[in-house]
Amino acid sequence: MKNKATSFDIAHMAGVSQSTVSRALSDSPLVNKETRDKIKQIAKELNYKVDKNASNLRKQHSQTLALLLFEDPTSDDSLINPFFISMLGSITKASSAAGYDLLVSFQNLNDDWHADYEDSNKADGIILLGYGSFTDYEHKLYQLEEQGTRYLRWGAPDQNHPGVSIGCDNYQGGIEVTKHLLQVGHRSFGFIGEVGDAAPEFKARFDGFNKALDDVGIRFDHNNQKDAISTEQAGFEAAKSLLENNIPDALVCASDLIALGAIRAVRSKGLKVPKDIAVVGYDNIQVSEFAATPLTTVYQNTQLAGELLVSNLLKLIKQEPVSDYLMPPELIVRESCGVNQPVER
Amino acid sequence: MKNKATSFDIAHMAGVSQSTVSRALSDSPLVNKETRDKIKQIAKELNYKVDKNASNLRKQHSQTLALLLFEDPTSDDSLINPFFISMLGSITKASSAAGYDLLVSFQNLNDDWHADYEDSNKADGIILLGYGSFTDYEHKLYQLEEQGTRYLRWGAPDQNHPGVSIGCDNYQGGIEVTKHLLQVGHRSFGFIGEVGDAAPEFKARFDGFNKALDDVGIRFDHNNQKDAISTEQAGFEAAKSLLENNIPDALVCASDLIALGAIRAVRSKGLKVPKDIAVVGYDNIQVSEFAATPLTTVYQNTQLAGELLVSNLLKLIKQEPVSDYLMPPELIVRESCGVNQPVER
DNA sequence: CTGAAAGCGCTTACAG
DNA sequence: CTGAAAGCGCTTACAG
Repeated sequence: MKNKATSFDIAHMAGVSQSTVSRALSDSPLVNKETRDKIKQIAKELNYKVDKNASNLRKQHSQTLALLLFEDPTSDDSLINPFFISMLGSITKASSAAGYDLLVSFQNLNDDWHADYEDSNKADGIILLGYGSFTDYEHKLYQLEEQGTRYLRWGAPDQNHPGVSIGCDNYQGGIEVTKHLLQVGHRSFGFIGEVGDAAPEFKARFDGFNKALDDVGIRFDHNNQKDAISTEQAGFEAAKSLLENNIPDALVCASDLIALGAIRAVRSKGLKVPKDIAVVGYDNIQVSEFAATPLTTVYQNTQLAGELLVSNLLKLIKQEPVSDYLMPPELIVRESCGVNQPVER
Repeated sequence: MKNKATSFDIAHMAGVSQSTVSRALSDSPLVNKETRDKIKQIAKELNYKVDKNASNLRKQHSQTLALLLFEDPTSDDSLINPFFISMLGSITKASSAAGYDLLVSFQNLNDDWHADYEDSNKADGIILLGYGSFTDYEHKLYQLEEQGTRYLRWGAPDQNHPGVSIGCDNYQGGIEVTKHLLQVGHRSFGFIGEVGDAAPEFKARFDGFNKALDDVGIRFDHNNQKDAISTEQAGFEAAKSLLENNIPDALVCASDLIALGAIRAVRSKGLKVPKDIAVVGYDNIQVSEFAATPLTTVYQNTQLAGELLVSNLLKLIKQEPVSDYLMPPELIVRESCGVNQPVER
């Protein structure tokens, strides 16, 4: 059935050498315009496509990028953090625009890092995307480093860790939501989300949160911070435990998914959002807009992020210098912070 | 910097021939256990990885699958239908479990089908995923067919179109939501979603909807069906135009995204869901659970779908016979149909 | 502008 | 059980 044409077949039909075919097909100015057109014509008729494996082998690069997505293990596979999905989309777009294919792999943090894309020449570079316990994969970063792998990380740039990072300014984002809550009149706060070294993004948001409170002379009681990984369920449980001891004016959540869970926890106490407690999230995932109570949140420009990630990885591959980059966050005000008019329902 | 070891380097160090190295690394029983272990040991120390390009070229297959995702062009890139995302996740998992890498590409229906993965030997087979105007890409299917490409389509099996399809029984799903609405006591209906040949999934849902009404002797006035592609905005507009002439008991929507827009339209009329009008969707996307009014919808088992898609494509690649498959749908009842107790808020 | 030739790094008959 | 050799289909110096 499938009997794919090779460059030799075309050479034969065009009455030229195989080298000439190869040149013509890559638009080499070396070959005569007429011959070139003729060759292209034949190639088209035969539905000829350059064999990537052969071409990559010869050229020693693959024209493909690999995206490694890792997350805290969750029971439900379909619950991939929607923020990453959005990133996935923009990275796919950006790499295709740059003429690269994209290999996608979901990695469980517990797994061995078996997908040695770059080592096996399947990809020219790797993009690392994921929340989760940083400490769990930190050593893998060193391993990549040691192997000379070209890779880029989405997340908070950090002096203590290897590699280049592109991320959103989580510290600033934390400041901005909190400031807004303050302006609206809230005075006592809870923070939901883990803030250890394992989750630098969340920690930065928390630091920003604290900074904003400090600036107006409010001292945050750290008993009002509860750890939660970025799932609705974790948010629900953490918020629930927090609310047992104390009912603050507002709950600042480290992610939208957490905020959704927190809202559920508030409701389960018979309280209302935002009337009794304001809740804010982070990420501006799609649900945040359509949720029971539309979420005030912080938007990270995923479009731009994808482009930045790809263009910088490409630079890295070309051995050009690349440095960390921090994108500015953008506050999005909706109902859940208690300032907008609640929708009639 | 990067000076990757080859099988020759290892052969040299182990004092054997390169062929033996290759055999040992692929666990060939032909090579002596001790030699094999020694070779593996050295390979590990050198962080050697088989060059995929060379190996694929030689073996004439790539051990990778390609996923082509296409959608109606929408202005916002981040608005990928969440249902597909879920499919993306399960397909990635399934193909990695089968030892295949996954190449992902978003295709705009307007684009040329430039990503000739299989033709260029980058992938052994292709999975086609997308809603959208079927007629727009139908000819491309014939093209794939003609080229002998191994591909599988997610969607409604259809006698008139080429290729094998794996899909969910949309007809049955349409019957089930509608039956449920009938049981709850609704008697007059609107249907939002395009139902032409261009959208066979939606059409099947619509046909099921009609069947369920027929069965209880209700005649559906086709003026109460309004076209909409699968976006919140389209749903909003279609529902709005429908409600101008007529306020039915219930709105059956061809997708959750459409249903979300329909709910917004109902609200904009000053009416309430489900009190004044019930609204149901289709897909069970994540938002449907957390939406202002949790959506009654139809669940398509994406986990299973991903596995089915991958395993059947693999069969196709192995030249084994494959046939269309229809998964059973699953009704999920939440508030929006007006049967559950509204959550206290 | 074109061709003959080498070689990318493997896998796998073929021969022993 | 092991090795020498061919060859997968290209790209690109090298020579003309």
